[in-house]
Amino acid sequence: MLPNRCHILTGRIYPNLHTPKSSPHHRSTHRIPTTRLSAHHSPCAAALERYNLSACLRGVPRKHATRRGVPRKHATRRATISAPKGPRHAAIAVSVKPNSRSAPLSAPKGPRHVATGGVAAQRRRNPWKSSQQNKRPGGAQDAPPLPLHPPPFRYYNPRLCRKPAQESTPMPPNVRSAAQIRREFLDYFRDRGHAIVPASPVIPHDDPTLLFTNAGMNQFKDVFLGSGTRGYARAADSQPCIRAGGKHNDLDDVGMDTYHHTCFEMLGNWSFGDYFKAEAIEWAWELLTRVWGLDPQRLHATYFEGDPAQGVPADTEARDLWKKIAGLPDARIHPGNRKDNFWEMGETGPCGPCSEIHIDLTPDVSGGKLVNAGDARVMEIWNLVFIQFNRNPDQSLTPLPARHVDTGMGFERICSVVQGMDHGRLGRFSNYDTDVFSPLFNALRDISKAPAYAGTLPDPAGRSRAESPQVMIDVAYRVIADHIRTLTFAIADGCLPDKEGRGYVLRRILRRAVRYGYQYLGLKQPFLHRLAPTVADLLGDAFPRLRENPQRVSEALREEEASFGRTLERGLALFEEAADTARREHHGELRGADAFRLHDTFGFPIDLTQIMAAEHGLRVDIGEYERLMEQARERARGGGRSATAAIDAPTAARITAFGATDDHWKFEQEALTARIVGLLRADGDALRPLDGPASSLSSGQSGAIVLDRTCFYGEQGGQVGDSGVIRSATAEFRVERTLRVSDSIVHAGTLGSGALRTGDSVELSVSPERARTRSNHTATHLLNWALREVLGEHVQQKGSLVDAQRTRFDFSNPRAPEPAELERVERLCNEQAQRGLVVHAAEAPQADALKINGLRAVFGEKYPDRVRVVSIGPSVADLLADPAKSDWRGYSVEFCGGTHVRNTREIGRFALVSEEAVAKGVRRVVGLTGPDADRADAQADALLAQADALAREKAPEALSAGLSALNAELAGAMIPLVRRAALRSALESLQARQKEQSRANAADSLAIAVQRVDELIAAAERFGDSSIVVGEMPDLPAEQLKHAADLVRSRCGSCAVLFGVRVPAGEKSPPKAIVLAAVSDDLIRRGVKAGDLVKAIAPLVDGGGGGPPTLAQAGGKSPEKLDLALRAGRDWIHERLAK
RNA sequence: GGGCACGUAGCUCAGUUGGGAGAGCGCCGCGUUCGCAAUGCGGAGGUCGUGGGUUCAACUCCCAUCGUGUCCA
Repeated sequence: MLPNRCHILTGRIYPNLHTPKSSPHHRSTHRIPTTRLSAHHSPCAAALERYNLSACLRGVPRKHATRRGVPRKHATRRATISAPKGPRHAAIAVSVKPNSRSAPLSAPKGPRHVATGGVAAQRRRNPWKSSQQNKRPGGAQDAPPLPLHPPPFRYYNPRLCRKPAQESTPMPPNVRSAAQIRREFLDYFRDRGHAIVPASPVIPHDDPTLLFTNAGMNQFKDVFLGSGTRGYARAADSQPCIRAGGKHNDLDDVGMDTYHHTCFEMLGNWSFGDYFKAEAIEWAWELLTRVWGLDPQRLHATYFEGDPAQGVPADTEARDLWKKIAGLPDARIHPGNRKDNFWEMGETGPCGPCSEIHIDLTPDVSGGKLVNAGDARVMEIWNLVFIQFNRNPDQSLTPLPARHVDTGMGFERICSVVQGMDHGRLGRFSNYDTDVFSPLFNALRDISKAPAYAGTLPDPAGRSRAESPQVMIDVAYRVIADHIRTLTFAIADGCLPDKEGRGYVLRRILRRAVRYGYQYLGLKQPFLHRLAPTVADLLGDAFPRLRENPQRVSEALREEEASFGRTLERGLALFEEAADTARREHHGELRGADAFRLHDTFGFPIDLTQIMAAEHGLRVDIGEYERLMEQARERARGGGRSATAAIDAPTAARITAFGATDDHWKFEQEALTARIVGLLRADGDALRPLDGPASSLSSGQSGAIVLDRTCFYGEQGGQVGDSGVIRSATAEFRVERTLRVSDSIVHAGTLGSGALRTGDSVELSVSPERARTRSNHTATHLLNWALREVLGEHVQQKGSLVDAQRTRFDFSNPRAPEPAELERVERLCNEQAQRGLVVHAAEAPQADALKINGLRAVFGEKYPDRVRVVSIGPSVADLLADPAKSDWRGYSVEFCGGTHVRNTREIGRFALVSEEAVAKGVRRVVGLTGPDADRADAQADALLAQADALAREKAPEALSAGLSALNAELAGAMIPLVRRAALRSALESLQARQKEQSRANAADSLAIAVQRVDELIAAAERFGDSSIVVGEMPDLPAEQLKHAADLVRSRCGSCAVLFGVRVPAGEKSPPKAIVLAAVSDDLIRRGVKAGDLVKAIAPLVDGGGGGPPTLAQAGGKSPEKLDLALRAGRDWIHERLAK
């Protein structure tokens, strides 16, 4: 791990005048690292010389030298810099290492460590590895004996120069491109009567059971299930699939080998009740052997061997067809078990045997034994599924009347086979060697300037072992190329990185990619968004939707990268520390607490931490991590509990049993007559039902009432429940909260007087606060509409809270809105309010209402079949009559069950008073309406007036005090955001003035101090060559006193200084004494230490103090004894000097 | 709603038993140079987010608050 504090030899970067003009370096990089070292740092120089680097020592500037007791002329030779973290880190890094990712030149603290500077430097080159792992033969630790003089400069080392970026090798003319292979597949099946269908999105928006589209057949699921039909019986396509998270999770393997991907294309052809096994086999065989020309000798087929226990026969039909059609000998037709060769969609439903085609890539075609053995040399290329049964709930199978074919062939694999063959490198040509990936590698290399992809692989046996730099670079290439494909497809299909569900998978994928780039390719700035266009170029012809909005994809990536980048560095530092601890104290196991903290505070997904740990040869204590995670969840739940009503399940059941409350009155009426159907009493925080028909609530008791009907609004949809009063002839019940328990409305509160019993008839009266709530709720709708108007379509409601005081609205937005944007939002809301729009509300069938252009519904919310539509402006009938009309976007239309004003004019003024982040990608704004907004304005006026008054204030103390007060007031004030900015700038100019004043004051007091110092020096006592300067100083800030003491030291050379100050009583503070001592170095060596001095005399003024030998300070509460103390101090100095 | 991390010079960041606010880059001036780059010397720039408290003494410890990030609900 990096030492917190170390000596660093910072390389200054020189342009290299000695580089030949022809060198690729000359143009592309004018940065050649050079190091110049002073002779006594030559150990380090020797180490650096290995890299033909030189560096220039930057050191302590001389101006600070004397202070630290360093003779001025030696000052520059010791540089103390803390381990840098920022971009500077990166800037220096470039200088160090041929393929360098990071790391400044550094040596641990202390001169004797300088000799190991080379080790440190080398180690820092890859801060991801422990020093052990980073050592390599012939490393700097074995540096030769040191030369007496610095080695001659060498500006440039050919070994370190990168070769010019190579143009991607053009494909030999006889090699088929990926695009061609895809086209040939589709053409082949088009010629055989297949409809070529567009691929479905990789995000299955309408299938919540599926995280991502993970097979070509996903879009035909309904056909196989019999619930859907298509206008064709044969189809073929190429379907991008994502396998990450969920059942098929290849995420962890990506990059480690050449064939796992989170994103791949699946070529497929289908028969829906049309052709069956014979055609499927024939065409597959023909395409592979005739069209693509694969060697038939290398192809093997498998068929289902049967499972008597499950009552499934062997698929001898397929076996015989392989013999007949392909002429395969028995030796190359292999029976397979249920796992490999029987396909089922789910627990029940369509299923059937499948038959796979494998290719033997061994050089001598000897791989027959390796079919289905998990050996990369013999791999499956095509799976033909024959859907002919239905699995019934009792596990029995019934033959299907319509039999289907579903095939899938991995596009990247077949490309590697075909292109490998064309290149004459069959079996040695991986998925990543194809032109599916090579353009991405080239783009990545252009961006990163990293060494080229070399195709090396980590040792499969030792996943938890540190690998060589090139291996990790290659892993990074593969991971990034794979992940950017996934991310581009997913984002283009409308899924954004997020904190849950699919979005969270994407976020994890992105963070993995970023981290690999950061650590192994030196990509410290967002880079993925620059790769997205390459993906679109590569695949846009086959998947046009990648071309639809490439800016949006890039922008989403960039935002997400940038936000992760901010925490990445801090997180990496913490990880380093944790890894160190793990090695030292926990037998190579990273503490769960550290893993949790990385996740919790820095947003490092656990799988990322695990990978990083593995790279360090460490494990993660996952059990403890889970435990802590659970604890955190527990805590968070506990925190939220008080906000929700404590109604447990049994109580809720009882409430429901009282029957549904008819509450349609809530929209129109504030008063109503009703009958009590149930009572509950409060039991601590919880509500408990009162039993029996004779149950009653008595005076002073808290509880709740359930009525047959009500005009109270039960808390729902972000709007708080109403408060108010329920009266009977004899009793009065104050309703504090109104809750909703399924269809029952629960009026919770306290009985003020009398008694209530079930069956009583009561009068309801809703608190007039309701009007404010209505106003705020309508304003919320306007706000929701205006935010989308101003910020864009991506604004989604993420929650809201409307009560009588304010409207609080959470919405998705990647960054904080600009002040100008907020101002526009506020203005739009006010304009709509002033237009006096009528607020319409009506129920409508959900399906019809959803068609309304510009309608807002909360994403993920479940709405009933009939929904209440609240429209501000046009009537709901008009909306439904012509739902697609573009005008509707100019109005707020929402699904909403809440209460609203009749006309927007009732809202009055609307003001946004705050804007903040509440979670990643979610902002929260708070707005006020009507009188509350006016009050906010008034408060802003008042504060501005105060600021004006302060601006005229002349007295420095008053200005400073007033400024503090105003600042504090502004922080807590609820005033319109727009005006807050104005206030801030007013305060800033005041602050600037105050600064000016205090600077003037400081200059004044320094002048006073200087004068007094002159007097004291004149009166100083001589003791040998030394002066003893003792005396009282005027009441100056402590800082000025210290400067004064310094002044004495610089004037007198060898001296001991002792100042005393009487501080008069302040407003709140009693009078006090200060003593301050300063001693020159030579006298310190003679035992006169400032700290000791003030410690000795502080008790004399009834105080205490201390400090370092050069300068110390003490205080006491008896200024009248100061003379005594100064005399004692003088004696003390004499005593010491006399020794 | 509940946690955690961060806030120090224009920028990026150091600053541990509490004892004179620092570095790099950038900026300004002077020197070296035909000039540029580079380099040497000097300089300006800080209410240590804000407000309270503890202390002789607070960037440092405590409390509150604001801002940013992040996780959970």
